[in-house]
Amino acid sequence: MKLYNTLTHKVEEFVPMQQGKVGIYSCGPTVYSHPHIGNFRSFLVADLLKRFFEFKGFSVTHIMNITDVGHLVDDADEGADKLEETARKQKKDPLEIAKFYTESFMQASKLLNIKPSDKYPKATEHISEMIDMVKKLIDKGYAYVVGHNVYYDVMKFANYGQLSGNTLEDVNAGARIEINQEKKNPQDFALWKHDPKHLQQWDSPWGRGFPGWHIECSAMSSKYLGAEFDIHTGGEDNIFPHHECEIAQSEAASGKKFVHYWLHTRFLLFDGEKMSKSKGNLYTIPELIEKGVRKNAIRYALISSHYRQNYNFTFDGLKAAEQAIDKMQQCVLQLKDIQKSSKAGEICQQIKDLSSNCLAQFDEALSDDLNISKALAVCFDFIREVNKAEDMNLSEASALLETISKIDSVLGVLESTDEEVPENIIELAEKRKTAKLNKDWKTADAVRAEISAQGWLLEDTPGGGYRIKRGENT
RNA sequence: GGCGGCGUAGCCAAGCGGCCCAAGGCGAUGGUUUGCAAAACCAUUAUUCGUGGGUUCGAAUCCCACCGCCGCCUCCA
Repeated sequence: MKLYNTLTHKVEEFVPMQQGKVGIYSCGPTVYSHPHIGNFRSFLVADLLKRFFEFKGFSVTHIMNITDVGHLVDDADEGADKLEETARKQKKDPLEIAKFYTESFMQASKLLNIKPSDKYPKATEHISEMIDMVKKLIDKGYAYVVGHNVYYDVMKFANYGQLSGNTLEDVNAGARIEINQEKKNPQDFALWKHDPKHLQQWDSPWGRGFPGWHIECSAMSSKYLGAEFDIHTGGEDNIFPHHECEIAQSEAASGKKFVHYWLHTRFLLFDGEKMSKSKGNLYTIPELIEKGVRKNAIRYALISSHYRQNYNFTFDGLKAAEQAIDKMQQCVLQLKDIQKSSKAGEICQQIKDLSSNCLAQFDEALSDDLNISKALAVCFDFIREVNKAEDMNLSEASALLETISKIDSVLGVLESTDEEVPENIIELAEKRKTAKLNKDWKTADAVRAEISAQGWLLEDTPGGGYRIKRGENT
């Protein structure tokens, strides 16, 4: 398994800390608004990674934080917290806001078939762990107190800038922030902030206040995965300053290496443009579904291109994704038909080879830094071969279905095909069958149109049978 | 200004020194099949990889220059 490590700027062989196990920490949502498709690309990459590790037989511990405090709206560590701003606008308690949007996030995650993390720790529930870490950093001389504020002294951490490639001087040169006179260096960042206007406040050794933005991930990751762990994921925007600061905090506090592999997902574009509130292209999952987009097509689209590549999200792309999924789904339907109509028997060598080659190549593709395009190509080559195979018995069909199921345990795009076909649709289908036997084509076509109007698609199968599935005849 | 990425067919996208007259998906066209469809299958759809040089026996792949696009540099996945 090879992964691109942002820390070393190289594709590296993944070596787990413990044989057969992998710990993954993913930067989750900040719950002050509905998460949008951009957020979900990053979460889906984490999901794909995790599912693939499981496919390979790893035991995965996956932690995704919920940030319900601490992100400042404007520069210079001043001003309102985003959560607080929403809370003030909606005249609600910040925790109420957080709860509402956490629920929104969970629902959308479910729609996208994202496997739940082992734990979704919330920042507000880990204040004491953060305070402990800040204390430790002060004790070790990496942090200093000014009044009721605590800052991290970046000059003390030699590797600061290792992840992002930023040097302290460069950060300084490009800085858009106003110099905070309290800090020893402009690049120093807050570990604990004092602001009487803030709605969310906790007691600390430095007075009432709230934690800095970066400390939560350091504190929570070490609590649930240990001070040193395998993989940390996030969006590319997290590289600097968030993850850079996490490294500085965690490594200074523990004296250990923090994260072995850093994975960053590149931003999504929408119709070739950056997504932003002002452009109005920050679609949420429910919004897309309301527009008639199928949820598994959203998932497919978002995972179907490489995570280190900007993916241009378009409605045409979603259409293509739907078609691609239908192609897979159709193959499953045909195999299920064979299961129903044939008897068990020997599995011929050709089918065995087809399955094992497919799984091996699929594994190989994703093992190469999650080369999803290659992996999908393997799937479609496999499907073509399956569709070409003739005279299959039940055992062979089952074996091939098993293979598809293994693949979809990673992709997660196939829908259950077990939806009950309504009685009246079956009656219509039977009516058409009779009409066809009588060569009454007019009636047959009319009935098929009627079935289509009700949202079902009737397909004839060889030998006079039929198959009913969701969809419409065009 | 600093750091980083990208430019491959109508669209999406893999390939990163010879297996490439370049995978796969979507779309399109023709064919097989079908009462007609749908689905499936077959064939065609880039002799060429932003442009110009160079290295090499050999380059989409390495180097240089240029053009264009994008991201990050304390709000952001």
